[in-house]
Amino acid sequence: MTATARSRRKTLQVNGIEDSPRGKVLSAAASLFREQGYERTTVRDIAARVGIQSGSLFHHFASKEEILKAVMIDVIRFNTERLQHAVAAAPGTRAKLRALIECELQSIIGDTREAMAVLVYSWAALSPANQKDVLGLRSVYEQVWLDVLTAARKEGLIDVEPFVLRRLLTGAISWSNTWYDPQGPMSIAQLVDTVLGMAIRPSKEC
Amino acid sequence: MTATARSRRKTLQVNGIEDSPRGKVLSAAASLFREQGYERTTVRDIAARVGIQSGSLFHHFASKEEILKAVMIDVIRFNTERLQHAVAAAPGTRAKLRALIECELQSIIGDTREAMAVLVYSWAALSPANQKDVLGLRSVYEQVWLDVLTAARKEGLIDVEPFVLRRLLTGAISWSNTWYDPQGPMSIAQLVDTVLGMAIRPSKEC
Amino acid sequence: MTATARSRRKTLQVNGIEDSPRGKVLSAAASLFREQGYERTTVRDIAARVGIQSGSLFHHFASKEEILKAVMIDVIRFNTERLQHAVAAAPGTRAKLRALIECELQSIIGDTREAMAVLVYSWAALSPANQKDVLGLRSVYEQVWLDVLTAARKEGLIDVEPFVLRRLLTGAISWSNTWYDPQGPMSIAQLVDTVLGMAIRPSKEC
Amino acid sequence: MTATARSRRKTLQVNGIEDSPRGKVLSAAASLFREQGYERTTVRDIAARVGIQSGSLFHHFASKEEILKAVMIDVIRFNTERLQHAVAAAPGTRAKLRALIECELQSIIGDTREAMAVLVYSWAALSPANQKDVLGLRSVYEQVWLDVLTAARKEGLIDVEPFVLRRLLTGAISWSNTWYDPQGPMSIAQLVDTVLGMAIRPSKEC
DNA sequence: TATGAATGAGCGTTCATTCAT
DNA sequence: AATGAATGAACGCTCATTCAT
Repeated sequence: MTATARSRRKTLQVNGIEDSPRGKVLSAAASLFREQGYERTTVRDIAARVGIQSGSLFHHFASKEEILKAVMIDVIRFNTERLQHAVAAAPGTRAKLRALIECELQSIIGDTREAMAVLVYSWAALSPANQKDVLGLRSVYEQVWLDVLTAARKEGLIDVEPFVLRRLLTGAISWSNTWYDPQGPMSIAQLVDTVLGMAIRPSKEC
Repeated sequence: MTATARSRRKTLQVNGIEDSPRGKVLSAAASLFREQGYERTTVRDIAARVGIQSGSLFHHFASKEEILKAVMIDVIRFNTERLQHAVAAAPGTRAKLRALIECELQSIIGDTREAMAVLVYSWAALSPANQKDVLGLRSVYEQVWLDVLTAARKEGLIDVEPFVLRRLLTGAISWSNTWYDPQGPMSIAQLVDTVLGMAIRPSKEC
Repeated sequence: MTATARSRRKTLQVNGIEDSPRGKVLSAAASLFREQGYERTTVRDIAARVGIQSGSLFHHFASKEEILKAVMIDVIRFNTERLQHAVAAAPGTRAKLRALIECELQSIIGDTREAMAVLVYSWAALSPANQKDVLGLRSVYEQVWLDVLTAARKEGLIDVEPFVLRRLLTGAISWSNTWYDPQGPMSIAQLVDTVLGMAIRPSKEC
Repeated sequence: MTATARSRRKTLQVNGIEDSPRGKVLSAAASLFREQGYERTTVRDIAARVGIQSGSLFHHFASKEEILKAVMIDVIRFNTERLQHAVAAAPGTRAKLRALIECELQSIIGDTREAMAVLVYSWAALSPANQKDVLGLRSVYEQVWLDVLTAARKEGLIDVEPFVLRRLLTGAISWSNTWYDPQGPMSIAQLVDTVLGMAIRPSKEC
């Protein structure tokens, strides 16, 4: 399998187009959790959307919460890999920073939009033990950001402490999932530039 | 009643110190909804924290959802009033913009922290009709922001379209409620300045 | 309240004639557990027999297993008290031994018949922690037996080790609940004498 | 096949050492039913212990209840045969009575311990029709007891009505499965003698 | 107002059984 | 024979809401 094929498979998987039973369930669950919230979504809702009986879900997942966890883990894994590839391919710190913002916006308002919304808004539904597991994966993703931001600061590209800047950007970017309309007048590229403009040190732009 | 007294009452109310039954319920509910989420909080939880029986709640509120709605409306009303006063008192557009950021950060990580978290994270639990009602109040609050940002753009203080900038700032600020630690090394004033630095046009700082 | 009245109340309670909600549930549960076994009895079965909805059961008992435990504890408490009174009232060791057998047969095939069957046949349905609790009460009951049997042996009335004799009698007596018919030709008094004859040292009868 | 070989096969079968699929299932089921009870044992439990999938069980038995019935029938058949042989081999009524007790204790606390416990404690799980079938076989076993007891009474060896004595002994013996410890201080032979002592007419012992 | 027993619809989950492969 | 995904009815339990007191 080529890297491209592997990547495509994963893209499809988080979008639920993959037709394995597991993939179908995850895709249906991500949509429903996004639309209604985790608690307001019943396992019967998920099963109905997949076209099976509710009891059959439990051949694939031990519990409703395991479905939630799997949605989260899949989307983190997929986006971490995409982020790493994009950063590796970008020449120079400024380009890497732009790649981070673009990748994250892509994940929030593009192909993994539903699962990312679940990650943010249904976080409290996970048990502490599962939160810890997911956080472990999430920290790999965050480290990619932190490494680039730290380099950017050394180079004088940004003048805000990396940890704080990362948090502010996380909020700004993740919130876009509540208002950004792909059909609207603003392109993703424009949004990326706007966010990049907020992050980068003013003097560097003069 | 003086403006100060009225303001104090409201402050206390959203913080739950007010000892009217209604105030106690709202305060308990805001804390619990914040801690556990709306669906995972039972009316018995709320009643227990107030010190009454669950059936008694329904003498004050018609339904659990009405409690949620009241928490949201109260916190929006209170913060809108505070925002309006702060903006009115600030001399000049730049000071007004700083006042907006400071007020909103204050509401997110300060006195109305719990209710604001409910507003963001339990939004989907409201019925569409109730969402519309709350949104009506919210738009008053947003108009204060938009008016200042529009003036700021005319003055060349910012160079991002006000609507877009507002959304990005909304995300950046509201997310702080997940990470900002009042006991930590960063003061609120520092955070205000950092956010202001992200908003204001680079060239204006040179 | 006189001792008689107190005793009557308890008799009624284990028989479920008492009309407190708790008493009704316990009585219905004991009958159903006896008839169908604990696992084959649903909470809906119990509720239907009491004339309430299944959800209402959980105002009185935290779980189905708590109902089972309460049935067991109530019947042990009641029978322990009856046993203690009967032994105290009996003059001499031989009479005490007869009283023990009579009391236990009474509990097995008489007024507490259903609950005693539950105690024996649904024992494995209790969690280990609950088994321990019930066993603690049961040991008080058993000690009454052991004290009398030990005295009987000292006096040469029996010649089997008390612990072993107790176990054999427990089996012989408790099994009667599967075959003894109060409407049949054999009176309880005759059965008591028969069992007593099995327990007492042959030479003492010559 | 010699009588010895046939006997060995059956012994092994009820102990589950036989390696036909049917024998393995029966052995696993007897252990599990004994440990957890019939209802708390799932067909997946049984299949897992045998090392097959749960669906495969249904190639050997039409239903879970058929497995239970087969465990009971096998153990009754085996013990009836053993009882008959032992009685036939014993010289005189007193020896025959001792053989009955010894055989039954052996079945309860020895080689067929698990299946015998199932017979007693999971009886209520059988449908009435199946209970009738099993009872038909059981009556053959009981007749062996009754014949000897009737002869013993004619000879003045016992003075309790055979039917009643049989029930009392059934209980005393079957209960031993809850307390008798083969590693403990009491040998099976001693227990046999103790039970025999309870059964036999006092005067006959003087 | 406050209580608390009761409701009843609905939840996540279990599990014996079926059947196409 | 064996597999294992799927079924579907039923389970124990939850909880917002009602209402007689």
